[in-house]
Amino acid sequence: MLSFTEENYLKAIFKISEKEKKSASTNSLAKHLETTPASVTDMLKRLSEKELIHYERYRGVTLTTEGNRIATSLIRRHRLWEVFLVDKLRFDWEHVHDLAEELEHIYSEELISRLDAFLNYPKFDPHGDPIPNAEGRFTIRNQMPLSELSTGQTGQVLGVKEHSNAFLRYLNQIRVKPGTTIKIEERIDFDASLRIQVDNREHCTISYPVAQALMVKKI
Amino acid sequence: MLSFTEENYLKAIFKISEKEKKSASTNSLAKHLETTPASVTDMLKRLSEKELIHYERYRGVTLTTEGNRIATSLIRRHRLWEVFLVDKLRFDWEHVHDLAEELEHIYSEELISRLDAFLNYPKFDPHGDPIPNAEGRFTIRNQMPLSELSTGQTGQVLGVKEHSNAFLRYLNQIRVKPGTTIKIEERIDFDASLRIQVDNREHCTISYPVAQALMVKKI
DNA sequence: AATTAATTTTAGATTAACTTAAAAAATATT
DNA sequence: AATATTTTTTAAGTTAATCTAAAATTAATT
Repeated sequence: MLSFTEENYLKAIFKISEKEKKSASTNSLAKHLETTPASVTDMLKRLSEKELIHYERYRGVTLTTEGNRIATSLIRRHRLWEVFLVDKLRFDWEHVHDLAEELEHIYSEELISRLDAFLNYPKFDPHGDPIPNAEGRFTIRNQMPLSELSTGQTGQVLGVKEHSNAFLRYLNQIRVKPGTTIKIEERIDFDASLRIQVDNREHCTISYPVAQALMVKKI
Repeated sequence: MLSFTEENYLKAIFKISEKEKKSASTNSLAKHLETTPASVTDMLKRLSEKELIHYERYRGVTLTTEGNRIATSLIRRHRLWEVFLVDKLRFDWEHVHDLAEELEHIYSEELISRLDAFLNYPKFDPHGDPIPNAEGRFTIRNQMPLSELSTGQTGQVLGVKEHSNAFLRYLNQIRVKPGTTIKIEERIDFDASLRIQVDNREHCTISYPVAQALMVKKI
């Protein structure tokens, strides 16, 4: 049985290696986990001892098969709980992360498989991130940043690549969420911002970084 | 913010004082929490420091107003999660205690009030124990052990006073749960066991301790 | 290549929660 | 009341997870 802390390290290693497509460094882990590099080194030794990570001094870490299995299971639990909180308890999507962060540590195959069934085996969480199935497999979808659509094209929002409260609240404001359709009406040369139409109704202008964080499929 | 351990101590003190109607002793706490008396003394000092308990060396402990508030909130959370697990996730009642024991430690007013609403403000958990409301008030019901009914009388099961897996599984077997009606058909003088009829259908014989653990209302 | 800067690790301490063993206090028994 | 028993506390030490500060290693820059 792993401690909360150990589980959080595995998840952090998974996320960092996924994002940067290479082994996670001590410093990046320290930043991600809001702790000191010394503490990270300490913990890496322990996780290495337990054969959950491949660790060589000064060389960064990657997950072993077992470490990867555990990290994936944590992500599965996290995202299922997020679906529960949004779909069943009617939380706003910007408020579910911290709660799911706690709920995910409750380990019980039975609990998670029943929750999964109760939620009707969702494949994606409220932010559009894929929920690994019980075997750890993620559903892949064809998606691209809204910023890559051409003027005149329409996309349907599948998810977001940025999870900060500020960003999610902004999307609530302009009434954009997974499922929403967005048509690119005009591109402003000066700063690459976009004039868009939301769900065939409202019009508004969004900055380029916003368009980069919105993942869509062309329709 | 209290640790899991501290919260478990408060709950244990609450339960022991409730049951034995006096201050909880170091030994009873050690037994209840499956630890040593020395560890208990250690923790009592810390909780006393935080003004959550009234503690005098060699004299046992009681909860302060604040300690009582926290313990009651934990019981509320525990019992609401049990309702969720049984009513929504379709767990058997003998399997929910340990999971609720973990879920209860997730602190969020918002989470609990939404869960409460989602479950339709239940007043009792799957074992028939009252769920304190947000203000900490328990609903009181008129109830008595089945063993106190006279021969010929009928009662409706409201809950159980014994929560062991073995007992709950036995009740499943004889198809008794909250809501079930039981008619006393005969009392066996030799060992005070009872011949009963369940839900106007099956007949069976139960021992006196079983009849003591079944709480009913006369109908 | 040598120096500087950044990153990572070690060393040494701290804290919460726990343990065992021995001492102290309270309670029960003769 | 004195003694024995039980209960509780203290003392001393352990372990996981953290920290700060200093040392070691690697990477970057001149």
